[in-house]
Amino acid sequence: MQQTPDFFQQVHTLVSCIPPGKVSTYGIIAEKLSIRGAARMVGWALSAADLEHVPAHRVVNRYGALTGKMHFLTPETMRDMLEAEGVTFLDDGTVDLERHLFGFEG
DNA sequence: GCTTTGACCTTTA
DNA sequence: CTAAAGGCCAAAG
Repeated sequence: MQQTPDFFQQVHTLVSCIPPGKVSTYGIIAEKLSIRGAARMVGWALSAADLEHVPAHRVVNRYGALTGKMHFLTPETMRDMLEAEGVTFLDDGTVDLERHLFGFEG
């Protein structure tokens, strides 16, 4: 746990704390950063972050939809990444938050 | 130094 | 109940 004053590093750290096969939401991450309604900056931080240094593919929106899939190499990269991790998807193309929703409990 | 945009969420009408 | 607008904070132009 590093207390980096940089907003990026904070988001990167939390996202990096997400175990494989699990997914988190922007709201939870934002709430963890003491900024409940500022979930936008979380996604913005990930966009500015390097996908190779931060597992941004494990971060989804409140509905489990892959909102940032277009920021990856290809729109299907994010889906492929999560599937490779063992994450299951619903018929709507959203992640099964009921099974893989991670609330940073550990 | 001000304006616009951003991988969203919450609340009010 | 559904729909719409506001808000959050920061970075780039």
